[in-house]
Amino acid sequence: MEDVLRSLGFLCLGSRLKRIGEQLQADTQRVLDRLDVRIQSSQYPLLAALDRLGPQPVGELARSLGIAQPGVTRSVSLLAELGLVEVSPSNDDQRRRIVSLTASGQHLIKAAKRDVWPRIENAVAELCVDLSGPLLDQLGVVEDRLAAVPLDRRAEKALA
Amino acid sequence: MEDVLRSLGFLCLGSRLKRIGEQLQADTQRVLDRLDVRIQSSQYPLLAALDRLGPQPVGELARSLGIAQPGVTRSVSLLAELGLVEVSPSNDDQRRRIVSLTASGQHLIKAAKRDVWPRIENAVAELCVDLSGPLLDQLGVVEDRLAAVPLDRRAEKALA
DNA sequence: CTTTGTTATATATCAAGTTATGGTCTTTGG
DNA sequence: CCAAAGACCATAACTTGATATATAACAAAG
Repeated sequence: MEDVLRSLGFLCLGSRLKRIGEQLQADTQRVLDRLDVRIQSSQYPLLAALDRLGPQPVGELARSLGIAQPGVTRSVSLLAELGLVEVSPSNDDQRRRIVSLTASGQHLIKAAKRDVWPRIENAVAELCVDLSGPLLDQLGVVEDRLAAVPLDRRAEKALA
Repeated sequence: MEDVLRSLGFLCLGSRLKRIGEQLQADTQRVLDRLDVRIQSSQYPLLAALDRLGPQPVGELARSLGIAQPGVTRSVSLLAELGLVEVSPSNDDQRRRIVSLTASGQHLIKAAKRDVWPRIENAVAELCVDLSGPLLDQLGVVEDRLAAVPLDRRAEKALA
């Protein structure tokens, strides 16, 4: 079975990066599911941004995360419904809406930092250990390693 | 402006790979647009697979491309509407639907191979030249380079 | 003060991936 | 030889990114 994206090399690097990223996110989701946390893995960067930077307006979050503003608006609505973030108008500029973590959101972050993130970080670090050489080669090795042992299994093993 | 994904390192590698991949695809799309080709950059891998491997059933294509089967079904429908691929039943197995390039599809691939792909490949190769060291570092450099000169501008320059 | 332009956010729509499920066709085991 | 299991594909619903556009608030100029 030829892996066409791999064969095409630089030409399809974008598709290939996306494919690996999606694989990693799906595996990460599986780790989170098993640990009884109810949100999607893709929401964590936003929560982490609020945790690192403190309350932020929507546009600022978009720039910090490197995604477009409507994506932030949507995620914020979702997380607000779950009670993890809250939105308040800015005092000095009524156009801005300042997003911040609720107590529940802070609690979730704290639990994630303690129980989940280290596990994921270790698993990904293990996935990337001893990589060297050109980018395409490293990506190939990462793909091979993921195919051999998916990230969620690596996270489990690290637990033991 | 702190780049949160970058700061989080291994923890958000999946999101980060996806983000870079999407950036590359969007820039690639801009190169294609300028050259008056009407399909999305993300459809090229499927066409390239058919070109490399010859007519293939849907499931085989999915495996070759490393995506799920429904994604292939949708892309094939789209490309069939554009007249670039066609679908015919398999002789020996009525469940299979064999996808192949039409004359128009072959023509498009030929033109792309001649006019567009080398340009994109060169631009991406230039983007990745002289990279070394750990994966995260290389990704950081790629992001910096993309921010400084987007891929479509690199493709233009290569033309001149 | 009003008008005009800009900035911040929300909404709508599209794109392309995913999982889950169902309908045929094929294969296989009793 | 037929019924159950499996394989292949299509469809539906969801996710999460994108762009385009509308609305509302601010800023500056006449």
